[in-house]
Parts: sequence; structure tokens; C-alpha cells
Amino acid sequence: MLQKPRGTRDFLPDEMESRRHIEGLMRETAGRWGYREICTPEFEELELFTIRSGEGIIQEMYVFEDKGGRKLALRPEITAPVLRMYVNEGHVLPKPIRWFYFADCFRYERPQKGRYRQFWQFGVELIGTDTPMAEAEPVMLGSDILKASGISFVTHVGHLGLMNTMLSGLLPEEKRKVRMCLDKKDLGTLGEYLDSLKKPDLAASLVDLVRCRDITDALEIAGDMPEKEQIIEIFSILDNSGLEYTLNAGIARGLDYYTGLVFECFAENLGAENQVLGGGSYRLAHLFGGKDTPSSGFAIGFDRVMVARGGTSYIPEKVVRIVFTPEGRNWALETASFLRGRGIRTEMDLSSKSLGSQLSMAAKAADYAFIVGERESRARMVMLKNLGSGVQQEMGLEEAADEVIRSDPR
RNA sequence: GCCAGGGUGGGGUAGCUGGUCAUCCUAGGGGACUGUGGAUCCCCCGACCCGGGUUCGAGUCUCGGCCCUGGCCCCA
Repeated sequence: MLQKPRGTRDFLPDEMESRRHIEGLMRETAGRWGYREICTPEFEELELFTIRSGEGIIQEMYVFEDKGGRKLALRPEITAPVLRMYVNEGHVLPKPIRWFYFADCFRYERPQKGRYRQFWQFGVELIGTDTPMAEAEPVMLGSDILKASGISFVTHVGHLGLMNTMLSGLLPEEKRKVRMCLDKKDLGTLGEYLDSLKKPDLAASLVDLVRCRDITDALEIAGDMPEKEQIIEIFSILDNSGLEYTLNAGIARGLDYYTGLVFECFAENLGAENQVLGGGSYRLAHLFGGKDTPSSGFAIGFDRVMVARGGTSYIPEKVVRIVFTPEGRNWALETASFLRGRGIRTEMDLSSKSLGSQLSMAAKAADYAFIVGERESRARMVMLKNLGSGVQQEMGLEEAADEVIRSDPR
């Protein structure tokens, strides 16, 4: 038997509806903040991603050559395509630009809990400004969206300026190593390494900075820096927004194009892959041939959100099944059409069996049965049977539709 | 790329110190039943992940692969 490719999933209707429901909540929330949806190609020129992230990621991507010999890749993330799109056709739009996307991405990685080879991201990009408000907005919006999705999570916010100031005397390679140690909380190696660089005092203050939970103290530890006023203002905005967050100056966010504020959200109930959101301020447009443009944004790992919701159940739409006798067929068709017009999910019985048999099938798959036979047909009425309670009553179409709409979800 | 634990009908399981017929539950299909039977009864469908090895004989032991689950690495 054929198997689906490794790391991919099939979604049955129950799960699909649940996903669409959450996706809808995210869309709605982003929309209320003035963000509008965009869509970019499923695959792009390979170079788009190597420019952003380096040649090393080729082995983590689905790369292929098309019939014209072009090197292409299935998108492993969507920020680069969005910024490419901005440079291609968005740079003349009034700034700032507020966009969001919901789309699937592909990475050739080892699957594990919450990590798949085809996965979905919900993300936003705010392009064209880097005021304190513009840096803070994605943090607030991201938190708002995760809240709407119904998961428990914590938000960590940091700013690259803090650590960069403390590491300003080091070479890029040395900085990378120091960040890696801090990220892994490997203080022993960190101490030895800084000793070897003749910076023995740095280790202690770096640890202080990473553990620091107050921005005023953090600025004190890090020392003076050009972004100081900006940082104070950003955190003042966050503090006054009602957002719950933890200062974490240790957030490194991998690559070099991040410029200032960085943030991550972590969900409970999620094993090793518990980060559900990552983002910050960055500059990418100039790499794709545009003007140097400040932007900020984030991406949410949609599948991880779904995993984090766990058994949180989504209540499916109510279903009406119309069961009928041959004499009632035409009236049954009219009834179905009427109910659909009222927005009710309505299925006709397709079996042509006895009413009893139709009813037993309806009981498995529907919440209500509309029984339509000769008598109902003549009277232009329907017999509405609640399949949960067994109660049934004859009534007119309007009334029956109202009854279904008004009733509690199943 | 590395480590651990797993793959038996669609789902869940028993069998696993090798020896007919592979167990049970559930789901699914068909029939009985043509105005109430969400029932009941009967019937049916359908599985040892793939390939090599050991053996008279492999679901069972062994090796490799594939896939799943979790972890490491990575995480744009």
C-alpha cells in the first residue's frame, strides 16, 4: 500500500474543521488590528532562501530543478517571500504596511512532536517603520492571537542591543559561541571560553543580564548604548499595554538580520518543541534588491498551537438529515433547499429505504431528522425529530428552521 | 545525522520462550424491516509494514530498509 510521505499528515473532516476554526480566530484577530491577508507562491527561487539564511539550509529544504533548469525550493518559511513581494510590488504602498498570511511550509527535518515536514504558519509582517510602537505592536498582536486560539503560553521579550553592547569587543565568531553557551545555559564552558579570551569578568555580568527580569536593571548591566531611549520606550509601551511577559535578554533568534526587539512564546503541554511563536524587528528588504527598510513581525507554528490545545474540543456544526418516503420526495427536496438557504447544514437521505432504516442511519450522523412523507407533504409541514432527545413534533418549515438554529450546539 | 521505544483488519487489542485454522471489541458494508426500530437479529468485509537470513516450519528469532512515537542536533 502506498504511504503518505514522511512527516506529512492527512486531515479528516473533524480535525479539518477544528483547524479551520482556530485559523479563523487568528485571521479575525489580525484583521481587527488592521492586518490584511496576502499570499505568495508555494515555491520560490532557491536563492531567496539562501540569501536570507545561508547555504547551510539547502540540506533542510525541498529543493528541485524545474524543466527550464531553474533551481527552486518549496518555501521553508514565509518572511523572505513576503519581503521579496514587498520589494517587487509593495514598496510604493503607503507605509507602514500591515500584512498577514496563513500558509504551509516545507522543511526536510526529522519529524517529532509538533514538528512535521509540511506544516502551517500564521504570521504577520509590519513593514516600513521602526518606531517603538512599531516594534511593540507585533508582540501585543502575537499575544492577542495566541490568546484567541485558546492555548496557555508565556511570552519572552528581549532586545539584541543589550547583549550586543556587552559583546561589542568580540569578533562575530566569538559572539556566536558566547550566545550558544548562554542559550544552552552551559555556564562552565562560557566561563572557560571568556577566560581564554582574557575577558574573565564578562561571564558573570552576562549571566546577570540573562537572568535579569527588569529592563532598567538590564540597561544598567549592559551599559550605555545608542538604542537606550528606544528600548525604554518599547518596554514602557509593553508595560502599559496590559501584556504579560518576561524580560529575557538571552533570546538570540539565530540569524543576523534581526535588529532590535526579539520575542518568543512558549506553550505548555508540548514536549521539546514548545516554542509556538518567534519574531522581532529585522531588516531584509535590501538583501532582495530593495531599499533598506525596517520591519518587524512574527510567525506562529500553527500545528504546535493545535497540539497545545490538546483535547480542547471544537463543537461541530449541527446537521439535519432529511428522511422521506417516495410520496414525500418533492417536498423533501424543497425542504432541504429551504434549510440550506437558512444556512443549516442539510443532508438528504440517499438510501431509499424504509423510514425506520433511514432514521437509524440519521441517528448516527445527524442531530435532527426532518421526516417528510405523504402526510407532511400534503400539509406542507415537516416532522422535526430531535435525535438527541427523541422528541418530535410536526410544524411548519420556518418554525422548524428556527428551532434548529435556536437549539444548543450538540 | 544520532539515540530509545514501537509497527497484527479502518481504529483499539490477544497471540510473541517458533508448530494447524490468528483472538476479542469497535467501526464499516449487506439483509430482515416501507410512518418512527437511535433498537434487535442474521450475514459479510477486512490484518501479521517490506525484504533477506536461520529453520522441516517465522506474526513470533535475526539482519537491513521503510514508517510511527518521543528525545538529541538543528530550528530560518
